[in-house]
Amino acid sequence: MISVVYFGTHHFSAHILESLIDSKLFDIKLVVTQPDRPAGRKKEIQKSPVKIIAQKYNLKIEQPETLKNYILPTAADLNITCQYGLIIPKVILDTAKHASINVHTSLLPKYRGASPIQSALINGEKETGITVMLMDEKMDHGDILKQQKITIDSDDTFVELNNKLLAIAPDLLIKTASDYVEGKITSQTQLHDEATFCKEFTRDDGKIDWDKTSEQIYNLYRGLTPWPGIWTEYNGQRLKLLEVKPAHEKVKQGKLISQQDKLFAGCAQNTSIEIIKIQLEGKNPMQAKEFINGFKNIL
RNA sequence: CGCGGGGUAGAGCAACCAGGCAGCUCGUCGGGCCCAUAACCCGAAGGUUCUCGGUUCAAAUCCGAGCCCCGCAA
Repeated sequence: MISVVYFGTHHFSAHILESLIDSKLFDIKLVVTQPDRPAGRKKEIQKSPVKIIAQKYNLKIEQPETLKNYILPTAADLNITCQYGLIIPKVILDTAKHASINVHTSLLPKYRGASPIQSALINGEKETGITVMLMDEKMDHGDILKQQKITIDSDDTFVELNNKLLAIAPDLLIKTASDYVEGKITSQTQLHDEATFCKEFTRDDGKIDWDKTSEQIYNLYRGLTPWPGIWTEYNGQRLKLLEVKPAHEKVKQGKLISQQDKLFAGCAQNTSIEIIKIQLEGKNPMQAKEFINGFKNIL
Protein backbone atom coordinates (compact mmCIF):
# COMPACT_ATOMS: atom_id res chain seq x y z
CA MET A 1 0.00 0.00 0.00
CA ILE A 2 1.09 3.51 -0.77
CA SER A 3 0.71 5.81 2.20
CA VAL A 4 -0.96 9.13 1.52
CA VAL A 5 -1.70 12.45 3.15
CA TYR A 6 -4.75 13.86 1.38
CA PHE A 7 -5.53 17.57 1.04
CA GLY A 8 -8.99 18.55 -0.16
CA THR A 9 -12.15 20.44 0.63
CA HIS A 10 -14.90 20.52 -1.97
CA HIS A 11 -17.32 17.99 -3.50
CA PHE A 12 -15.20 16.91 -6.41
CA SER A 13 -12.34 16.31 -4.05
CA ALA A 14 -14.53 14.29 -1.72
CA HIS A 15 -15.35 11.89 -4.57
CA ILE A 16 -11.68 11.58 -5.42
CA LEU A 17 -10.88 10.75 -1.81
CA GLU A 18 -13.55 8.10 -1.67
CA SER A 19 -12.24 6.56 -4.89
CA LEU A 20 -8.76 6.35 -3.44
CA ILE A 21 -10.14 4.56 -0.43
CA ASP A 22 -12.20 2.20 -2.57
CA SER A 23 -9.20 1.26 -4.69
CA LYS A 24 -7.51 -0.32 -1.63
CA LEU A 25 -4.16 0.67 -3.10
CA PHE A 26 -3.68 3.57 -0.74
CA ASP A 27 -3.37 3.94 2.97
CA ILE A 28 -4.82 7.34 3.83
CA LYS A 29 -2.89 8.29 6.93
CA LEU A 30 -4.31 11.78 7.25
CA VAL A 31 -6.86 14.06 5.63
CA VAL A 32 -6.24 17.80 5.68
CA THR A 33 -9.29 19.92 4.92
CA GLN A 34 -10.42 23.49 5.55
CA PRO A 35 -11.99 24.37 8.90
CA ASP A 36 -15.74 24.09 9.43
CA ARG A 37 -17.31 27.37 8.49
CA PRO A 38 -20.68 29.06 8.97
CA ALA A 39 -22.87 28.91 5.88
CA GLY A 40 -26.45 29.53 4.90
CA ARG A 41 -28.94 32.10 6.16
CA LYS A 42 -28.75 30.87 9.71
CA LYS A 43 -24.99 30.70 9.67
CA GLU A 44 -24.91 27.09 10.69
CA ILE A 45 -21.49 25.58 10.92
CA GLN A 46 -20.88 23.22 8.03
CA LYS A 47 -18.28 20.55 7.49
CA SER A 48 -16.50 20.35 4.18
CA PRO A 49 -17.57 17.48 1.90
CA VAL A 50 -14.12 16.02 2.26
CA LYS A 51 -14.42 16.01 6.03
CA ILE A 52 -17.72 14.16 5.78
CA ILE A 53 -16.10 11.41 3.72
CA ALA A 54 -13.08 11.30 6.02
CA GLN A 55 -15.33 10.82 9.02
CA LYS A 56 -17.32 8.15 7.22
CA TYR A 57 -14.14 6.07 6.98
CA ASN A 58 -12.81 7.09 10.39
CA LEU A 59 -9.75 8.77 8.95
CA LYS A 60 -7.57 11.11 10.91
CA ILE A 61 -8.45 14.74 10.15
CA GLU A 62 -6.59 18.02 10.43
CA GLN A 63 -8.21 21.42 9.80
CA PRO A 64 -5.57 24.12 10.13
CA GLU A 65 -6.78 27.70 9.67
CA THR A 66 -3.62 28.44 7.71
CA LEU A 67 -0.67 26.40 6.53
CA LYS A 68 1.83 29.11 7.36
CA ASN A 69 4.07 27.61 10.04
CA TYR A 70 1.85 24.55 10.09
CA ILE A 71 3.68 21.32 10.73
CA LEU A 72 2.26 18.22 9.17
CA PRO A 73 2.02 15.61 11.91
CA THR A 74 2.38 12.69 9.50
CA ALA A 75 4.67 12.04 6.57
CA ALA A 76 3.68 9.69 3.76
CA ASP A 77 4.82 8.31 0.42
CA LEU A 78 2.61 10.79 -1.40
CA ASN A 79 0.79 13.99 -0.67
CA ILE A 80 -2.28 14.04 -2.88
CA THR A 81 -4.27 17.23 -3.26
CA CYS A 82 -7.41 18.19 -5.07
CA GLN A 83 -9.47 21.36 -4.58
CA TYR A 84 -7.95 22.08 -1.21
CA GLY A 85 -8.32 25.82 -1.62
CA LEU A 86 -5.11 26.99 -0.01
CA ILE A 87 -1.60 27.17 -1.39
CA ILE A 88 0.53 24.51 0.23
CA PRO A 89 4.01 25.66 1.31
CA LYS A 90 7.07 23.92 -0.06
CA VAL A 91 8.04 22.70 3.39
CA ILE A 92 4.92 20.60 3.50
CA LEU A 93 5.20 19.43 -0.12
CA ASP A 94 8.70 18.21 0.65
CA THR A 95 7.55 15.92 3.45
CA ALA A 96 6.34 13.35 0.95
CA LYS A 97 8.77 10.51 0.32
CA HIS A 98 8.00 10.36 -3.41
CA ALA A 99 6.10 13.46 -4.42
CA SER A 100 3.17 15.79 -3.91
CA ILE A 101 0.61 15.19 -6.61
CA ASN A 102 -2.29 17.42 -7.59
CA VAL A 103 -5.42 16.68 -9.58
CA HIS A 104 -6.63 19.64 -11.58
CA THR A 105 -9.81 19.85 -13.64
CA SER A 106 -8.43 21.41 -16.79
CA LEU A 107 -5.82 20.75 -19.43
CA LEU A 108 -2.93 22.68 -17.90
CA PRO A 109 -1.41 25.14 -18.55
CA LYS A 110 -4.90 26.34 -19.49
CA TYR A 111 -7.17 27.44 -16.66
CA ARG A 112 -4.87 27.49 -13.70
CA GLY A 113 -6.73 28.55 -10.62
CA ALA A 114 -9.95 28.17 -8.70
CA SER A 115 -12.66 27.73 -11.33
CA PRO A 116 -11.37 25.74 -14.31
CA ILE A 117 -14.64 23.95 -15.02
CA GLN A 118 -16.81 27.04 -14.86
CA SER A 119 -14.36 29.13 -16.84
CA ALA A 120 -14.04 26.59 -19.63
CA LEU A 121 -17.81 26.58 -20.06
CA ILE A 122 -18.12 30.35 -19.93
CA ASN A 123 -15.47 30.67 -22.63
CA GLY A 124 -17.28 28.17 -24.81
CA GLU A 125 -14.44 25.65 -24.88
CA LYS A 126 -15.06 22.48 -26.87
CA GLU A 127 -12.81 20.31 -24.78
CA THR A 128 -11.22 20.15 -21.38
CA GLY A 129 -9.83 17.42 -19.20
CA ILE A 130 -8.02 16.26 -16.13
CA THR A 131 -4.39 16.94 -15.36
CA VAL A 132 -2.44 14.94 -12.80
CA MET A 133 0.71 16.83 -11.92
CA LEU A 134 3.58 17.31 -9.55
CA MET A 135 3.24 20.28 -7.27
CA ASP A 136 5.60 23.13 -6.74
CA GLU A 137 5.18 26.28 -4.70
CA LYS A 138 3.28 28.11 -7.43
CA MET A 139 -0.35 27.40 -8.08
CA ASP A 140 -1.00 24.72 -10.71
CA HIS A 141 2.49 25.33 -12.04
CA GLY A 142 4.31 22.01 -11.56
CA ASP A 143 5.32 19.40 -14.09
CA ILE A 144 2.64 17.32 -15.74
CA LEU A 145 2.47 13.56 -15.20
CA LYS A 146 -0.61 12.69 -17.20
CA GLN A 147 -3.54 14.31 -18.93
CA GLN A 148 -6.83 13.02 -20.24
CA LYS A 149 -9.01 14.99 -22.60
CA ILE A 150 -12.78 14.99 -22.84
CA THR A 151 -15.13 16.85 -25.14
CA ILE A 152 -17.62 19.40 -23.88
CA ASP A 153 -21.07 19.10 -25.41
CA SER A 154 -22.78 22.33 -26.34
CA ASP A 155 -25.49 21.78 -23.74
CA ASP A 156 -23.27 20.70 -20.88
CA THR A 157 -23.68 22.78 -17.77
CA PHE A 158 -21.40 22.73 -14.78
CA VAL A 159 -23.24 19.74 -13.38
CA GLU A 160 -22.81 17.56 -16.47
CA LEU A 161 -19.23 18.58 -17.09
CA ASN A 162 -18.32 18.08 -13.46
CA ASN A 163 -19.78 14.58 -13.63
CA LYS A 164 -17.89 13.78 -16.83
CA LEU A 165 -14.63 14.83 -15.25
CA LEU A 166 -15.48 12.93 -12.13
CA ALA A 167 -16.01 9.83 -14.21
CA ILE A 168 -12.42 9.79 -15.48
CA ALA A 169 -10.43 11.54 -12.76
CA PRO A 170 -10.20 8.78 -10.14
CA ASP A 171 -8.82 6.13 -12.50
CA LEU A 172 -6.36 8.54 -14.02
CA LEU A 173 -5.13 9.60 -10.61
CA ILE A 174 -4.90 6.11 -9.18
CA LYS A 175 -3.01 4.72 -12.16
CA THR A 176 -0.73 7.71 -12.46
CA ALA A 177 0.08 7.79 -8.76
CA SER A 178 0.85 4.08 -8.64
CA ASP A 179 2.95 4.20 -11.80
CA TYR A 180 4.84 7.20 -10.54
CA VAL A 181 5.75 5.53 -7.28
CA GLU A 182 7.02 2.59 -9.29
CA GLY A 183 9.09 4.94 -11.43
CA LYS A 184 7.22 4.22 -14.65
CA ILE A 185 6.34 7.82 -15.47
CA THR A 186 8.40 10.81 -16.38
CA SER A 187 7.13 14.31 -15.86
CA GLN A 188 6.93 17.04 -18.40
CA THR A 189 7.34 20.76 -17.88
CA GLN A 190 4.31 22.91 -18.61
CA LEU A 191 4.38 25.39 -21.47
CA HIS A 192 4.28 28.31 -19.09
CA ASP A 193 3.91 30.89 -21.86
CA GLU A 194 0.53 29.46 -22.69
CA ALA A 195 -0.82 29.57 -19.17
CA THR A 196 -4.21 31.14 -18.50
CA PHE A 197 -5.76 31.79 -15.13
CA CYS A 198 -9.24 31.73 -13.66
CA LYS A 199 -10.54 33.27 -10.48
CA GLU A 200 -13.12 32.23 -7.97
CA PHE A 201 -16.59 33.46 -8.91
CA THR A 202 -18.98 35.52 -6.84
CA ARG A 203 -22.65 36.32 -7.27
CA ASP A 204 -21.78 39.53 -9.05
CA ASP A 205 -20.13 37.56 -11.82
CA GLY A 206 -23.54 36.14 -12.62
CA LYS A 207 -25.05 39.51 -13.52
CA ILE A 208 -26.12 39.36 -17.13
CA ASP A 209 -24.77 41.87 -19.60
CA TRP A 210 -27.45 42.12 -22.26
CA ASP A 211 -24.89 43.51 -24.68
CA LYS A 212 -23.64 39.96 -24.99
CA THR A 213 -25.10 37.54 -27.51
CA SER A 214 -27.40 34.73 -26.50
CA GLU A 215 -24.55 32.30 -27.00
CA GLN A 216 -22.31 34.19 -24.59
CA ILE A 217 -25.08 34.49 -22.03
CA TYR A 218 -25.95 30.84 -22.42
CA ASN A 219 -22.31 29.95 -21.82
CA LEU A 220 -22.33 32.07 -18.69
CA TYR A 221 -25.41 30.19 -17.57
CA ARG A 222 -23.75 26.85 -18.27
CA GLY A 223 -20.70 27.74 -16.23
CA LEU A 224 -22.36 29.43 -13.28
CA THR A 225 -25.34 27.15 -12.74
CA PRO A 226 -26.21 26.08 -10.10
CA TRP A 227 -23.82 28.41 -8.30
CA PRO A 228 -23.66 31.38 -8.22
CA GLY A 229 -26.28 31.43 -10.98
CA ILE A 230 -27.07 34.16 -13.49
CA TRP A 231 -29.42 37.05 -12.81
CA THR A 232 -30.62 40.41 -13.97
CA GLU A 233 -32.49 43.40 -12.54
CA TYR A 234 -36.24 43.54 -13.05
CA ASN A 235 -38.30 46.40 -11.61
CA GLY A 236 -35.48 47.03 -9.19
CA GLN A 237 -35.45 43.47 -7.97
CA ARG A 238 -33.07 40.63 -8.55
CA LEU A 239 -34.37 38.10 -11.04
CA LYS A 240 -32.52 34.81 -11.20
CA LEU A 241 -32.62 32.86 -14.43
CA LEU A 242 -32.47 29.29 -13.23
CA GLU A 243 -32.83 27.59 -16.59
CA VAL A 244 -32.39 29.08 -20.04
CA LYS A 245 -31.63 28.05 -23.59
CA PRO A 246 -30.75 29.92 -26.76
CA ALA A 247 -33.68 30.98 -28.93
CA HIS A 248 -34.33 32.80 -32.18
CA GLU A 249 -37.20 35.13 -31.31
CA LYS A 250 -36.61 38.77 -32.09
CA VAL A 251 -36.79 40.63 -28.81
CA LYS A 252 -35.62 44.10 -27.89
CA GLN A 253 -32.32 43.88 -26.09
CA GLY A 254 -32.67 43.52 -22.33
CA LYS A 255 -36.46 43.15 -22.52
CA LEU A 256 -38.64 40.28 -21.38
CA ILE A 257 -41.59 39.20 -23.44
CA SER A 258 -44.06 36.35 -23.27
CA GLN A 259 -45.17 34.45 -26.30
CA GLN A 260 -47.81 31.82 -25.75
CA ASP A 261 -46.54 30.03 -22.67
CA LYS A 262 -42.92 30.91 -23.27
CA LEU A 263 -40.71 33.65 -21.95
CA PHE A 264 -37.93 35.28 -23.97
CA ALA A 265 -35.26 37.85 -23.25
CA GLY A 266 -33.49 39.88 -25.90
CA CYS A 267 -29.72 39.73 -26.29
CA ALA A 268 -27.24 41.44 -28.60
CA GLN A 269 -27.24 41.10 -32.38
CA ASN A 270 -30.92 40.15 -32.59
CA THR A 271 -30.43 36.99 -30.59
CA SER A 272 -32.49 35.93 -27.62
CA ILE A 273 -32.73 33.33 -24.90
CA GLU A 274 -35.75 31.41 -23.74
CA ILE A 275 -36.23 31.44 -19.99
CA ILE A 276 -37.58 28.18 -18.71
CA LYS A 277 -37.25 28.52 -14.96
CA ILE A 278 -37.00 31.76 -13.08
CA GLN A 279 -36.89 33.15 -9.54
CA LEU A 280 -37.79 36.62 -8.40
CA GLU A 281 -36.20 38.06 -5.28
CA GLY A 282 -38.18 36.92 -2.25
CA LYS A 283 -40.14 34.35 -4.22
CA ASN A 284 -39.89 30.66 -4.84
CA PRO A 285 -38.58 29.41 -8.17
CA MET A 286 -41.23 29.13 -10.86
CA GLN A 287 -41.68 27.90 -14.40
CA ALA A 288 -41.95 30.48 -17.17
CA LYS A 289 -45.66 29.79 -17.54
CA GLU A 290 -46.35 30.49 -13.89
CA PHE A 291 -44.41 33.71 -14.12
CA ILE A 292 -46.44 34.76 -17.14
CA ASN A 293 -49.72 33.93 -15.41
CA GLY A 294 -48.89 36.05 -12.41
CA PHE A 295 -47.00 38.94 -13.97
CA LYS A 296 -48.68 39.23 -17.36
CA ASN A 297 -49.85 42.79 -16.73
CA ILE A 298 -46.35 44.13 -16.25
CA LEU A 299 -44.50 42.16 -18.90
C1' C B 1 -30.88 41.00 17.76
C1' G B 2 -27.18 41.78 10.28
C1' C B 3 -30.62 43.99 5.85
C1' G B 4 -34.94 43.02 2.83
C1' G B 5 -39.34 40.49 0.23
C1' G B 6 -43.27 37.05 1.02
C1' G B 7 -47.54 33.29 3.03
C1' U B 8 -54.92 34.78 -0.38
C1' A B 9 -58.76 28.20 -4.50
C1' G B 10 -54.42 22.86 -7.44
C1' A B 11 -50.27 26.90 -9.73
C1' G B 12 -48.65 32.02 -10.26
C1' C B 13 -50.49 36.73 -8.72
C1' A B 14 -54.24 41.17 -7.32
C1' A B 15 -57.00 43.37 -3.41
C1' C B 16 -53.84 45.49 2.21
C1' C B 17 -51.19 51.74 2.49
C1' A B 18 -56.95 54.47 3.02
C1' G B 19 -61.31 48.13 7.07
C1' G B 20 -67.30 47.12 3.94
C1' C B 21 -69.95 40.93 -1.39
C1' A B 22 -62.13 38.06 -1.77
C1' G B 23 -60.73 39.08 -7.85
C1' C B 24 -57.18 38.08 -12.40
C1' U B 25 -54.33 34.71 -15.64
C1' C B 26 -53.96 29.48 -15.84
C1' G B 27 -55.24 24.48 -14.40
C1' U B 28 -59.40 20.96 -13.32
C1' C B 29 -64.55 19.35 -14.50
C1' G B 30 -69.02 19.81 -17.79
C1' G B 31 -71.05 21.62 -22.32
C1' G B 32 -70.59 24.06 -27.27
C1' C B 33 -67.91 25.04 -31.97
C1' C B 34 -64.75 22.41 -35.41
C1' C B 35 -62.36 17.65 -40.32
C1' A B 36 -59.50 18.46 -35.92
C1' U B 37 -56.92 20.83 -31.70
C1' A B 38 -53.01 22.27 -26.59
C1' A B 39 -57.05 27.31 -30.40
C1' C B 40 -62.06 29.73 -29.65
C1' C B 41 -67.16 30.29 -27.02
C1' C B 42 -70.48 29.12 -22.65
C1' G B 43 -70.87 27.25 -17.75
C1' A B 44 -69.35 24.90 -12.98
C1' A B 45 -66.66 23.22 -8.87
C1' G B 46 -62.83 24.66 -5.84
C1' G B 47 -61.17 29.61 0.18
C1' U B 48 -60.53 28.57 8.07
C1' U B 49 -56.93 34.74 3.19
C1' C B 50 -50.30 30.57 7.63
C1' U B 51 -51.49 30.25 13.28
C1' C B 52 -53.01 32.46 17.95
C1' G B 53 -54.72 36.75 20.37
C1' G B 54 -56.37 42.10 20.26
C1' U B 55 -59.16 46.62 18.23
C1' U B 56 -64.00 47.27 15.56
C1' C B 57 -70.93 47.24 14.07
C1' A B 58 -67.53 44.94 10.52
C1' A B 59 -60.61 42.39 9.61
C1' A B 60 -57.24 39.27 3.96
C1' U B 61 -56.75 44.60 5.27
C1' C B 62 -55.24 47.83 11.52
C1' C B 63 -52.24 46.25 16.32
C1' G B 64 -49.31 42.31 19.13
C1' A B 65 -46.97 37.44 19.35
C1' G B 66 -45.49 33.08 16.80
C1' C B 67 -44.47 29.52 12.67
C1' C B 68 -42.82 28.80 7.67
C1' C B 69 -40.60 30.17 2.58
C1' C B 70 -37.24 33.24 -0.19
C1' G B 71 -33.50 37.35 -1.93
C1' C B 72 -29.02 39.74 0.02
C1' A B 73 -24.98 39.50 3.36
C1' A B 74 -21.44 36.06 5.66
